[in-house]
Amino acid sequence: MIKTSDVIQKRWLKAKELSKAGVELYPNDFKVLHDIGTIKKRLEGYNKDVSEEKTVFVVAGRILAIRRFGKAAFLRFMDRTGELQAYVKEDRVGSEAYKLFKQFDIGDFVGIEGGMFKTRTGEWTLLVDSIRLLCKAIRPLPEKFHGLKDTEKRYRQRYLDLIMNPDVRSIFLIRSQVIQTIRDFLRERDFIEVETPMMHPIPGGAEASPFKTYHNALGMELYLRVAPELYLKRLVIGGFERVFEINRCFRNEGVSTQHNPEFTMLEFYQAYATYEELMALTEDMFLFVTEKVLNTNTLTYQGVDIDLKRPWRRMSLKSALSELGGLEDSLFNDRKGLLEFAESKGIRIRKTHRIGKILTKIFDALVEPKLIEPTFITDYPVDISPLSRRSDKDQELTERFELFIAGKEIANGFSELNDPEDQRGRFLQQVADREAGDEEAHLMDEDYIRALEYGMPPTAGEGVGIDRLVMLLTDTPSIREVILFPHLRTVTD
RNA sequence: GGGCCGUUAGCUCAACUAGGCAGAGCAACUGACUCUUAAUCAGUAGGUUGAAGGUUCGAUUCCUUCACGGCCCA
Repeated sequence: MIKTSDVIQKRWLKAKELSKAGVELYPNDFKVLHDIGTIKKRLEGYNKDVSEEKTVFVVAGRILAIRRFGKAAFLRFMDRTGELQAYVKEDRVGSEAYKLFKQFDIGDFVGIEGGMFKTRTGEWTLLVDSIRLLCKAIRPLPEKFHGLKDTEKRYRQRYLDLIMNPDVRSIFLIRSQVIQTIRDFLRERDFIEVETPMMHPIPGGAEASPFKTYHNALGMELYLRVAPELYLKRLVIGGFERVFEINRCFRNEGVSTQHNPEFTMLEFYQAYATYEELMALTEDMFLFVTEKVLNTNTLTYQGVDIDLKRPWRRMSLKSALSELGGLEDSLFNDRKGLLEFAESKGIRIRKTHRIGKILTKIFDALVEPKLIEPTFITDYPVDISPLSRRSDKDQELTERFELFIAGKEIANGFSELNDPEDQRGRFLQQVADREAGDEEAHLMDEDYIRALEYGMPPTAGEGVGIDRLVMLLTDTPSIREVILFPHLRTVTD
Protein backbone atom coordinates (compact mmCIF):
# COMPACT_ATOMS: atom_id res chain seq x y z
CA MET A 1 0.00 0.00 0.00
CA ILE A 2 1.35 3.39 -0.95
CA LYS A 3 -0.09 6.26 1.11
CA THR A 4 -1.76 4.94 4.22
CA SER A 5 -4.00 7.64 5.54
CA ASP A 6 -5.97 7.04 8.69
CA VAL A 7 -9.17 6.36 6.76
CA ILE A 8 -7.51 3.75 4.59
CA GLN A 9 -5.90 2.07 7.60
CA LYS A 10 -9.23 1.77 9.34
CA ARG A 11 -10.92 0.36 6.28
CA TRP A 12 -8.16 -2.13 5.82
CA LEU A 13 -8.57 -3.29 9.43
CA LYS A 14 -12.31 -3.53 8.91
CA ALA A 15 -11.75 -5.75 5.89
CA LYS A 16 -9.47 -7.99 7.95
CA GLU A 17 -12.17 -8.28 10.64
CA LEU A 18 -14.80 -9.23 8.07
CA SER A 19 -12.44 -11.78 6.62
CA LYS A 20 -11.83 -13.26 10.05
CA ALA A 21 -15.60 -13.50 10.54
CA GLY A 22 -15.71 -15.75 7.50
CA VAL A 23 -16.80 -13.19 4.90
CA GLU A 24 -15.08 -13.62 1.57
CA LEU A 25 -13.83 -10.19 0.52
CA TYR A 26 -13.43 -10.87 -3.18
CA PRO A 27 -15.80 -13.67 -4.26
CA ASN A 28 -16.76 -14.18 -7.90
CA ASP A 29 -19.61 -16.68 -7.72
CA PHE A 30 -22.54 -14.26 -7.48
CA LYS A 31 -24.81 -14.66 -10.50
CA VAL A 32 -26.40 -11.37 -11.54
CA LEU A 33 -29.82 -11.83 -13.17
CA HIS A 34 -31.05 -8.28 -13.56
CA ASP A 35 -29.67 -4.81 -14.10
CA ILE A 36 -31.00 -1.59 -12.68
CA GLY A 37 -32.12 -0.22 -16.04
CA THR A 38 -34.22 -3.30 -16.78
CA ILE A 39 -35.79 -3.28 -13.35
CA LYS A 40 -36.74 0.37 -13.66
CA LYS A 41 -38.23 -0.26 -17.09
CA ARG A 42 -40.36 -3.11 -15.75
CA LEU A 43 -41.77 -0.87 -13.06
CA GLU A 44 -42.89 1.89 -15.41
CA GLY A 45 -46.61 2.37 -15.08
CA TYR A 46 -46.87 0.26 -11.95
CA ASN A 47 -48.56 1.99 -9.06
CA LYS A 48 -48.79 -0.80 -6.54
CA ASP A 49 -45.89 -2.64 -5.03
CA VAL A 50 -44.45 -5.40 -7.11
CA SER A 51 -45.03 -8.40 -4.90
CA GLU A 52 -42.05 -8.66 -2.65
CA GLU A 53 -42.53 -12.41 -2.51
CA LYS A 54 -43.29 -13.27 -6.14
CA THR A 55 -40.98 -10.94 -8.04
CA VAL A 56 -37.44 -11.17 -6.85
CA PHE A 57 -34.63 -9.34 -8.55
CA VAL A 58 -30.98 -10.27 -8.35
CA VAL A 59 -28.73 -7.28 -8.96
CA ALA A 60 -25.22 -6.12 -8.19
CA GLY A 61 -23.48 -2.79 -8.02
CA ARG A 62 -21.29 -0.33 -6.17
CA ILE A 63 -22.62 1.38 -3.04
CA LEU A 64 -22.64 5.16 -3.48
CA ALA A 65 -24.39 6.25 -0.28
CA ILE A 66 -25.68 4.72 2.94
CA ARG A 67 -28.16 6.26 5.35
CA ARG A 68 -28.36 4.15 8.48
CA PHE A 69 -31.14 4.12 11.10
CA GLY A 70 -29.98 1.67 13.67
CA LYS A 71 -31.79 -1.48 12.62
CA ALA A 72 -32.50 -0.40 9.04
CA ALA A 73 -30.73 1.50 6.29
CA PHE A 74 -31.21 3.00 2.86
CA LEU A 75 -28.43 2.63 0.39
CA ARG A 76 -27.93 3.97 -3.10
CA PHE A 77 -25.99 1.78 -5.51
CA MET A 78 -25.16 1.85 -9.19
CA ASP A 79 -24.44 -0.48 -12.05
CA ARG A 80 -23.64 0.27 -15.70
CA THR A 81 -27.30 1.06 -16.41
CA GLY A 82 -28.06 3.47 -13.59
CA GLU A 83 -28.64 3.99 -9.90
CA LEU A 84 -31.18 2.45 -7.54
CA GLN A 85 -32.12 2.76 -3.89
CA ALA A 86 -32.34 -0.28 -1.65
CA TYR A 87 -33.80 -0.67 1.83
CA VAL A 88 -32.17 -3.10 4.24
CA LYS A 89 -34.10 -4.08 7.37
CA GLU A 90 -32.72 -6.22 10.12
CA ASP A 91 -35.96 -8.16 10.61
CA ARG A 92 -35.96 -9.08 6.94
CA VAL A 93 -32.32 -10.04 6.29
CA GLY A 94 -31.74 -11.51 9.77
CA SER A 95 -29.65 -10.21 12.62
CA GLU A 96 -26.47 -12.08 11.66
CA ALA A 97 -26.54 -10.77 8.09
CA TYR A 98 -27.42 -7.29 9.32
CA LYS A 99 -24.45 -7.32 11.65
CA LEU A 100 -22.15 -8.00 8.71
CA PHE A 101 -23.92 -5.42 6.56
CA LYS A 102 -23.05 -2.82 9.19
CA GLN A 103 -19.43 -3.31 8.18
CA PHE A 104 -20.11 -2.53 4.51
CA ASP A 105 -18.85 0.84 3.28
CA ILE A 106 -19.54 3.33 0.55
CA GLY A 107 -17.56 2.13 -2.44
CA ASP A 108 -18.03 -1.58 -1.76
CA PHE A 109 -19.64 -3.81 -4.37
CA VAL A 110 -22.64 -5.80 -3.22
CA GLY A 111 -24.98 -8.43 -4.64
CA ILE A 112 -28.60 -7.95 -3.63
CA GLU A 113 -31.77 -10.02 -3.89
CA GLY A 114 -35.22 -8.64 -3.21
CA GLY A 115 -38.56 -7.33 -4.45
CA MET A 116 -39.55 -3.78 -5.20
CA PHE A 117 -41.79 -1.45 -3.23
CA LYS A 118 -42.61 2.22 -3.24
CA THR A 119 -41.51 4.35 -0.33
CA ARG A 120 -43.74 6.90 1.33
CA THR A 121 -42.28 9.51 -0.99
CA GLY A 122 -43.09 7.37 -4.03
CA GLU A 123 -39.61 6.18 -4.92
CA TRP A 124 -39.23 2.64 -6.21
CA THR A 125 -36.90 0.89 -3.81
CA LEU A 126 -35.42 -2.58 -3.64
CA LEU A 127 -36.56 -4.27 -0.45
CA VAL A 128 -33.58 -6.40 0.39
CA ASP A 129 -34.05 -10.10 1.20
CA SER A 130 -30.33 -10.71 1.21
CA ILE A 131 -27.21 -8.67 0.61
CA ARG A 132 -23.74 -9.96 0.05
CA LEU A 133 -20.31 -8.38 -0.24
CA LEU A 134 -18.81 -8.79 -3.72
CA CYS A 135 -15.74 -6.60 -3.34
CA LYS A 136 -14.38 -4.65 -0.41
CA ALA A 137 -13.13 -1.14 -1.17
CA ILE A 138 -10.14 -0.09 0.91
CA ARG A 139 -10.05 3.51 -0.24
CA PRO A 140 -12.96 5.91 0.34
CA LEU A 141 -14.77 7.52 -2.57
CA PRO A 142 -14.71 11.32 -2.89
CA GLU A 143 -17.32 13.29 -1.03
CA LYS A 144 -20.93 12.62 -1.98
CA PHE A 145 -22.15 16.16 -2.48
CA HIS A 146 -19.31 18.08 -4.09
CA GLY A 147 -17.88 14.99 -5.72
CA LEU A 148 -14.52 15.05 -7.42
CA LYS A 149 -13.62 18.42 -8.93
CA ASP A 150 -9.84 18.60 -9.03
CA THR A 151 -9.14 18.50 -12.76
CA GLU A 152 -5.78 16.83 -12.48
CA LYS A 153 -7.14 14.12 -10.22
CA ARG A 154 -10.14 13.61 -12.50
CA TYR A 155 -7.83 12.89 -15.44
CA ARG A 156 -5.25 10.85 -13.59
CA GLN A 157 -7.84 8.78 -11.74
CA ARG A 158 -10.54 8.78 -14.38
CA TYR A 159 -12.27 5.82 -12.72
CA LEU A 160 -13.16 8.09 -9.79
CA ASP A 161 -14.39 10.73 -12.20
CA LEU A 162 -16.63 8.17 -13.87
CA ILE A 163 -18.01 6.89 -10.57
CA MET A 164 -18.71 10.32 -9.13
CA ASN A 165 -19.71 12.44 -12.11
CA PRO A 166 -22.66 11.24 -14.22
CA ASP A 167 -22.03 14.00 -16.78
CA VAL A 168 -18.59 12.58 -17.44
CA ARG A 169 -20.02 9.10 -17.83
CA SER A 170 -22.51 10.54 -20.29
CA ILE A 171 -19.80 12.18 -22.42
CA PHE A 172 -18.01 8.88 -22.93
CA LEU A 173 -21.24 7.02 -23.62
CA ILE A 174 -22.01 9.60 -26.30
CA ARG A 175 -18.50 9.23 -27.68
CA SER A 176 -18.99 5.50 -28.00
CA GLN A 177 -22.36 5.99 -29.69
CA VAL A 178 -20.96 8.56 -32.11
CA ILE A 179 -18.28 6.15 -33.27
CA GLN A 180 -20.74 3.28 -33.51
CA THR A 181 -23.18 5.41 -35.49
CA ILE A 182 -20.47 6.49 -37.92
CA ARG A 183 -19.61 2.84 -38.46
CA ASP A 184 -23.27 2.06 -39.14
CA PHE A 185 -23.50 4.96 -41.58
CA LEU A 186 -20.45 3.93 -43.57
CA ARG A 187 -21.27 0.24 -43.58
CA GLU A 188 -24.73 1.00 -44.95
CA ARG A 189 -22.92 2.68 -47.83
CA ASP A 190 -20.83 -0.40 -48.50
CA PHE A 191 -17.61 0.81 -46.89
CA ILE A 192 -15.46 -1.79 -45.18
CA GLU A 193 -13.52 -1.09 -42.02
CA VAL A 194 -9.80 -1.85 -42.14
CA GLU A 195 -6.75 -1.50 -39.94
CA THR A 196 -3.50 -0.20 -41.37
CA PRO A 197 -0.09 0.12 -39.70
CA MET A 198 0.42 2.33 -36.68
CA MET A 199 4.18 2.11 -37.17
CA HIS A 200 5.41 3.62 -40.40
CA PRO A 201 8.91 3.43 -41.87
CA ILE A 202 8.13 6.73 -43.63
CA PRO A 203 5.60 8.91 -41.84
CA GLY A 204 3.17 10.50 -44.26
CA GLY A 205 -0.37 11.52 -45.05
CA ALA A 206 -0.31 14.76 -43.09
CA GLU A 207 2.03 17.63 -42.41
CA ALA A 208 3.00 16.94 -38.82
CA SER A 209 5.95 15.90 -36.67
CA PRO A 210 5.95 12.19 -35.85
CA PHE A 211 7.02 10.28 -32.76
CA LYS A 212 10.07 8.18 -33.42
CA THR A 213 10.60 4.66 -32.12
CA TYR A 214 12.94 1.78 -32.77
CA HIS A 215 12.45 -1.87 -33.66
CA ASN A 216 15.20 -3.90 -32.01
CA ALA A 217 14.97 -7.13 -33.97
CA LEU A 218 14.71 -5.42 -37.35
CA GLY A 219 17.24 -2.81 -36.35
CA MET A 220 15.22 -0.01 -37.87
CA GLU A 221 13.67 3.28 -36.94
CA LEU A 222 9.92 3.51 -37.15
CA TYR A 223 7.47 6.35 -36.71
CA LEU A 224 4.07 6.36 -35.09
CA ARG A 225 1.69 7.30 -37.83
CA VAL A 226 0.52 10.87 -38.27
CA ALA A 227 -2.25 9.69 -40.63
CA PRO A 228 -3.33 6.42 -42.28
CA GLU A 229 -3.95 8.10 -45.63
CA LEU A 230 -1.27 6.60 -47.82
CA TYR A 231 -2.05 3.05 -46.67
CA LEU A 232 -5.77 3.47 -47.15
CA LYS A 233 -5.19 4.64 -50.71
CA ARG A 234 -3.00 1.60 -51.33
CA LEU A 235 -6.10 -0.41 -50.41
CA VAL A 236 -8.19 1.47 -52.96
CA ILE A 237 -5.53 0.57 -55.50
CA GLY A 238 -5.88 -3.02 -54.30
CA GLY A 239 -9.57 -3.01 -55.15
CA PHE A 240 -11.18 -2.11 -51.82
CA GLU A 241 -13.08 0.74 -53.41
CA ARG A 242 -14.71 1.96 -50.20
CA VAL A 243 -12.63 1.73 -47.04
CA PHE A 244 -12.55 3.46 -43.70
CA GLU A 245 -10.51 3.35 -40.54
CA ILE A 246 -11.30 4.83 -37.14
CA ASN A 247 -8.22 4.79 -35.03
CA ARG A 248 -5.45 6.65 -33.34
CA CYS A 249 -2.97 9.02 -34.92
CA PHE A 250 0.02 10.53 -33.18
CA ARG A 251 1.48 13.96 -33.63
CA ASN A 252 4.50 15.20 -31.79
CA GLU A 253 3.41 18.72 -31.02
CA GLY A 254 2.26 20.79 -28.08
CA VAL A 255 -0.67 19.80 -25.89
CA SER A 256 -3.55 22.20 -25.44
CA THR A 257 -7.29 22.26 -25.03
CA GLN A 258 -7.47 21.45 -28.75
CA HIS A 259 -4.56 19.01 -29.09
CA ASN A 260 -3.69 15.68 -27.53
CA PRO A 261 -0.57 13.88 -28.77
CA GLU A 262 -2.69 10.88 -29.66
CA PHE A 263 -6.11 11.48 -31.08
CA THR A 264 -8.72 9.56 -32.99
CA MET A 265 -9.36 10.11 -36.65
CA LEU A 266 -11.86 8.71 -39.08
CA GLU A 267 -10.50 8.44 -42.59
CA PHE A 268 -12.55 7.10 -45.48
CA TYR A 269 -11.99 6.74 -49.20
CA GLN A 270 -14.54 6.22 -51.94
CA ALA A 271 -13.54 5.35 -55.49
CA TYR A 272 -15.30 7.17 -58.33
CA ALA A 273 -16.39 9.96 -55.98
CA THR A 274 -15.26 13.59 -55.98
CA TYR A 275 -14.72 16.06 -53.18
CA GLU A 276 -18.11 17.57 -54.08
CA GLU A 277 -19.81 14.26 -53.32
CA LEU A 278 -17.91 13.92 -50.06
CA MET A 279 -19.16 17.30 -48.91
CA ALA A 280 -22.71 16.06 -49.42
CA LEU A 281 -21.86 12.79 -47.72
CA THR A 282 -20.39 14.68 -44.78
CA GLU A 283 -23.60 16.63 -44.33
CA ASP A 284 -25.55 13.36 -44.41
CA MET A 285 -23.18 11.66 -41.99
CA PHE A 286 -23.15 14.45 -39.41
CA LEU A 287 -26.94 14.79 -39.45
CA PHE A 288 -27.30 11.01 -39.21
CA VAL A 289 -25.05 11.01 -36.15
CA THR A 290 -26.67 13.95 -34.36
CA GLU A 291 -30.17 12.66 -35.04
CA LYS A 292 -29.35 9.12 -33.89
CA VAL A 293 -27.25 10.05 -30.88
CA LEU A 294 -28.69 13.37 -29.71
CA ASN A 295 -32.07 13.25 -31.40
CA THR A 296 -31.64 16.76 -32.79
CA ASN A 297 -29.96 18.66 -35.59
CA THR A 298 -29.19 21.80 -33.66
CA LEU A 299 -26.36 22.15 -31.19
CA THR A 300 -25.34 24.56 -28.51
CA TYR A 301 -21.60 24.87 -28.19
CA GLN A 302 -20.26 27.03 -25.37
CA GLY A 303 -23.36 29.17 -25.40
CA VAL A 304 -23.57 29.54 -29.18
CA ASP A 305 -26.41 27.92 -31.12
CA ILE A 306 -25.44 26.00 -34.23
CA ASP A 307 -27.93 24.82 -36.82
CA LEU A 308 -26.77 21.80 -38.80
CA LYS A 309 -29.59 22.03 -41.31
CA ARG A 310 -28.23 21.45 -44.79
CA PRO A 311 -27.04 22.68 -47.17
CA TRP A 312 -24.00 24.01 -45.37
CA ARG A 313 -22.26 27.16 -46.52
CA ARG A 314 -19.50 26.70 -49.06
CA MET A 315 -16.82 29.31 -49.74
CA SER A 316 -13.53 29.22 -51.52
CA LEU A 317 -10.48 29.93 -49.41
CA LYS A 318 -9.95 33.08 -51.44
CA SER A 319 -13.42 34.51 -50.92
CA ALA A 320 -13.35 33.54 -47.23
CA LEU A 321 -10.10 35.45 -46.84
CA SER A 322 -11.43 38.52 -48.59
CA GLU A 323 -14.95 38.52 -47.15
CA LEU A 324 -14.19 37.44 -43.60
CA GLY A 325 -10.48 38.15 -43.27
CA GLY A 326 -10.35 41.55 -44.97
CA LEU A 327 -7.64 40.44 -47.36
CA GLU A 328 -7.70 42.22 -50.70
CA ASP A 329 -8.09 39.86 -53.69
CA SER A 330 -5.08 41.42 -55.38
CA LEU A 331 -2.81 40.17 -52.61
CA PHE A 332 -3.80 36.53 -53.06
CA ASN A 333 -0.79 35.74 -55.24
CA ASP A 334 1.48 38.47 -53.90
CA ARG A 335 3.86 36.90 -51.39
CA LYS A 336 5.42 40.16 -50.30
CA GLY A 337 2.06 41.85 -49.93
CA LEU A 338 0.79 38.89 -47.88
CA LEU A 339 3.74 39.10 -45.53
CA GLU A 340 3.09 42.79 -44.98
CA PHE A 341 -0.61 42.15 -44.41
CA ALA A 342 0.15 39.37 -41.92
CA GLU A 343 2.58 41.56 -40.06
CA SER A 344 0.05 44.37 -39.86
CA LYS A 345 -2.34 41.92 -38.18
CA GLY A 346 0.31 40.66 -35.76
CA ILE A 347 0.52 37.22 -37.39
CA ARG A 348 3.98 35.72 -37.25
CA ILE A 349 5.10 34.09 -40.48
CA ARG A 350 8.29 32.16 -41.02
CA LYS A 351 10.52 33.49 -43.79
CA THR A 352 10.61 30.09 -45.50
CA HIS A 353 6.85 29.79 -45.89
CA ARG A 354 5.44 29.71 -49.36
CA ILE A 355 2.23 31.47 -50.31
CA GLY A 356 -0.14 28.66 -49.37
CA LYS A 357 1.25 28.42 -45.85
CA ILE A 358 1.04 32.16 -45.41
CA LEU A 359 -2.57 32.15 -46.55
CA THR A 360 -3.47 29.43 -44.04
CA LYS A 361 -1.75 31.29 -41.21
CA ILE A 362 -3.82 34.37 -42.05
CA PHE A 363 -6.91 32.18 -42.40
CA ASP A 364 -6.34 30.51 -39.02
CA ALA A 365 -6.01 33.85 -37.28
CA LEU A 366 -8.67 35.94 -38.98
CA VAL A 367 -11.25 33.63 -40.55
CA GLU A 368 -11.41 30.34 -38.66
CA PRO A 369 -12.81 31.80 -35.41
CA LYS A 370 -15.67 33.35 -37.42
CA LEU A 371 -16.82 30.06 -38.95
CA ILE A 372 -19.48 29.13 -36.41
CA GLU A 373 -22.20 27.63 -38.61
CA PRO A 374 -20.95 24.60 -40.56
CA THR A 375 -18.87 25.88 -43.46
CA PHE A 376 -16.89 24.13 -46.16
CA ILE A 377 -13.86 26.10 -47.26
CA THR A 378 -12.76 24.94 -50.72
CA ASP A 379 -10.07 25.41 -53.36
CA TYR A 380 -6.85 25.23 -51.36
CA PRO A 381 -3.53 26.06 -53.06
CA VAL A 382 -1.50 23.15 -54.42
CA ASP A 383 1.57 23.85 -52.30
CA ILE A 384 -0.25 23.09 -49.05
CA SER A 385 -2.19 20.17 -50.53
CA PRO A 386 0.46 17.72 -51.70
CA LEU A 387 -1.90 14.75 -51.95
CA SER A 388 -4.88 16.50 -53.55
CA ARG A 389 -5.94 16.48 -57.18
CA ARG A 390 -5.50 19.76 -59.06
CA SER A 391 -8.65 21.66 -59.90
CA ASP A 392 -9.62 21.52 -63.58
CA LYS A 393 -10.51 25.22 -63.35
CA ASP A 394 -7.18 26.36 -61.94
CA GLN A 395 -4.04 24.23 -61.90
CA GLU A 396 -2.69 26.08 -58.87
CA LEU A 397 -5.70 25.12 -56.77
CA THR A 398 -6.92 21.71 -55.64
CA GLU A 399 -10.26 19.97 -55.32
CA ARG A 400 -10.13 20.14 -51.57
CA PHE A 401 -12.29 21.27 -48.68
CA GLU A 402 -12.01 21.71 -44.97
CA LEU A 403 -15.06 21.73 -42.74
CA PHE A 404 -15.32 24.23 -39.89
CA ILE A 405 -17.93 24.27 -37.13
CA ALA A 406 -17.87 26.49 -34.06
CA GLY A 407 -14.54 27.93 -35.15
CA LYS A 408 -12.88 24.54 -35.20
CA GLU A 409 -11.51 22.50 -38.07
CA ILE A 410 -13.50 19.27 -38.00
CA ALA A 411 -12.80 17.59 -41.32
CA ASN A 412 -10.51 17.72 -44.32
CA GLY A 413 -11.27 16.06 -47.63
CA PHE A 414 -10.29 16.08 -51.26
CA SER A 415 -10.33 14.42 -54.60
CA GLU A 416 -7.22 12.29 -54.45
CA LEU A 417 -4.20 12.90 -56.62
CA ASN A 418 -3.79 9.72 -58.68
CA ASP A 419 -1.31 10.96 -61.28
CA PRO A 420 1.98 9.36 -60.18
CA GLU A 421 4.15 11.85 -62.03
CA ASP A 422 2.41 14.83 -60.44
CA GLN A 423 2.60 13.08 -57.07
CA ARG A 424 6.35 12.62 -57.43
CA GLY A 425 6.73 16.30 -58.20
CA ARG A 426 4.68 17.24 -55.16
CA PHE A 427 6.81 15.04 -52.92
CA LEU A 428 9.96 16.60 -54.37
CA GLN A 429 8.61 20.05 -53.56
CA GLN A 430 7.85 18.85 -50.01
CA VAL A 431 11.38 17.52 -49.67
CA ALA A 432 12.67 20.93 -50.78
CA ASP A 433 10.41 22.62 -48.18
CA ARG A 434 11.81 20.31 -45.56
CA GLU A 435 15.37 21.19 -46.54
CA ALA A 436 14.37 24.83 -46.31
CA GLY A 437 13.43 24.25 -42.68
CA ASP A 438 9.82 23.04 -42.68
CA GLU A 439 10.02 20.07 -40.34
CA GLU A 440 6.45 19.07 -40.98
CA ALA A 441 6.82 18.69 -44.75
CA HIS A 442 6.39 15.27 -46.35
CA LEU A 443 9.21 12.87 -47.16
CA MET A 444 9.60 11.13 -50.49
CA ASP A 445 7.64 7.86 -50.46
CA GLU A 446 8.75 5.85 -53.50
CA ASP A 447 6.68 2.86 -52.47
CA TYR A 448 3.53 4.96 -52.58
CA ILE A 449 4.46 6.37 -56.01
CA ARG A 450 4.97 2.82 -57.26
CA ALA A 451 1.51 1.90 -55.98
CA LEU A 452 0.02 4.86 -57.86
CA GLU A 453 1.81 3.72 -61.01
CA TYR A 454 -0.30 0.55 -60.93
CA GLY A 455 -3.29 2.86 -61.16
CA MET A 456 -5.66 4.24 -58.54
CA PRO A 457 -9.22 4.85 -59.73
CA PRO A 458 -10.50 8.40 -59.39
CA THR A 459 -11.16 8.63 -55.67
CA ALA A 460 -12.09 11.08 -52.98
CA GLY A 461 -11.11 10.78 -49.34
CA GLU A 462 -11.68 12.55 -46.07
CA GLY A 463 -10.46 12.69 -42.51
CA VAL A 464 -12.68 13.63 -39.56
CA GLY A 465 -11.32 14.48 -36.13
CA ILE A 466 -13.45 12.34 -33.85
CA ASP A 467 -12.35 14.04 -30.64
CA ARG A 468 -13.32 17.47 -31.91
CA LEU A 469 -16.60 16.14 -33.22
CA VAL A 470 -17.38 14.68 -29.80
CA MET A 471 -16.40 17.98 -28.15
CA LEU A 472 -18.93 19.69 -30.36
CA LEU A 473 -21.68 17.20 -29.61
CA THR A 474 -21.05 17.19 -25.86
CA ASP A 475 -20.43 20.94 -25.51
CA THR A 476 -17.01 20.50 -23.92
CA PRO A 477 -14.33 23.19 -24.20
CA SER A 478 -11.29 20.93 -23.79
CA ILE A 479 -10.22 17.86 -25.75
CA ARG A 480 -9.19 16.28 -22.44
CA GLU A 481 -12.83 16.04 -21.47
CA VAL A 482 -13.55 13.67 -24.35
CA ILE A 483 -10.42 11.51 -24.05
CA LEU A 484 -10.61 8.96 -21.24
CA PHE A 485 -6.95 9.20 -20.30
CA PRO A 486 -5.53 12.43 -21.70
CA HIS A 487 -1.78 12.77 -21.77
CA LEU A 488 -0.29 14.22 -18.57
CA ARG A 489 3.22 14.31 -17.25
CA THR A 490 4.01 11.45 -14.95
CA VAL A 491 4.30 12.41 -11.35
CA THR A 492 6.27 10.60 -8.67
CA ASP A 493 4.61 10.45 -5.29
C1' G B 1 8.50 28.16 -24.89
C1' G B 2 6.00 32.92 -22.46
C1' G B 3 2.18 35.19 -19.13
C1' C B 4 -1.46 34.67 -15.29
C1' C B 5 -3.69 31.50 -11.59
C1' G B 6 -3.62 27.22 -8.49
C1' U B 7 -1.58 22.94 -5.09
C1' U B 8 -4.00 23.19 2.83
C1' A B 9 -7.44 16.47 6.31
C1' G B 10 -9.97 10.83 2.15
C1' C B 11 -13.22 14.85 -0.76
C1' U B 12 -14.99 20.19 -1.25
C1' C B 13 -13.13 24.56 0.63
C1' A B 14 -11.57 28.62 4.67
C1' A B 15 -7.33 30.93 7.03
C1' C B 16 -2.86 34.51 2.97
C1' U B 17 -5.08 41.16 1.96
C1' A B 18 -1.79 43.38 6.95
C1' G B 19 3.36 37.00 9.16
C1' G B 20 1.23 35.40 15.52
C1' C B 21 -2.01 28.30 18.42
C1' A B 22 -4.21 25.39 10.70
C1' G B 23 -10.37 25.58 10.68
C1' A B 24 -15.36 24.04 8.63
C1' G B 25 -18.77 20.77 5.95
C1' C B 26 -19.00 15.95 4.07
C1' A B 27 -16.54 11.10 4.63
C1' A B 28 -14.46 8.12 9.00
C1' C B 29 -14.95 6.34 14.26
C1' U B 30 -18.34 5.74 19.09
C1' G B 31 -23.46 6.06 20.70
C1' A B 32 -29.11 6.92 19.67
C1' C B 33 -32.64 6.10 15.74
C1' U B 34 -36.91 0.57 11.11
C1' C B 35 -39.45 5.38 5.05
C1' U B 36 -34.25 8.24 4.34
C1' U B 37 -32.99 11.67 -0.07
C1' A B 38 -26.49 16.23 1.23
C1' A B 39 -31.20 12.05 6.91
C1' U B 40 -30.99 13.93 12.04
C1' C B 41 -28.91 14.32 17.18
C1' A B 42 -24.59 13.79 20.81
C1' G B 43 -19.47 12.88 21.00
C1' U B 44 -14.27 11.43 19.03
C1' A B 45 -10.30 11.36 15.91
C1' G B 46 -7.98 13.06 11.51
C1' G B 47 -2.43 17.79 8.83
C1' U B 48 5.42 16.88 6.50
C1' U B 49 -0.16 23.33 4.33
C1' G B 50 3.09 20.07 -3.39
C1' A B 51 9.04 19.88 -2.66
C1' A B 52 13.66 22.32 -1.39
C1' G B 53 15.92 26.67 0.24
C1' G B 54 15.78 31.90 2.08
C1' U B 55 13.99 36.33 5.14
C1' U B 56 12.10 36.43 10.31
C1' C B 57 11.91 35.70 17.38
C1' G B 58 7.97 33.28 14.53
C1' A B 59 6.00 31.45 7.58
C1' U B 60 -0.04 28.16 5.00
C1' U B 61 0.91 33.63 4.57
C1' C B 62 6.70 37.23 2.17
C1' C B 63 11.06 35.91 -1.41
C1' U B 64 13.82 32.24 -4.75
C1' U B 65 14.09 27.67 -7.29
C1' C B 66 11.73 23.21 -8.69
C1' A B 67 7.48 19.67 -9.63
C1' C B 68 2.51 19.04 -11.21
C1' G B 69 -2.06 21.11 -13.01
C1' G B 70 -5.60 24.90 -15.18
C1' C B 71 -6.52 29.08 -18.52
C1' C B 72 -4.57 32.36 -22.24
C1' C B 73 -0.74 33.36 -25.90
C1' A B 74 3.16 31.37 -29.36
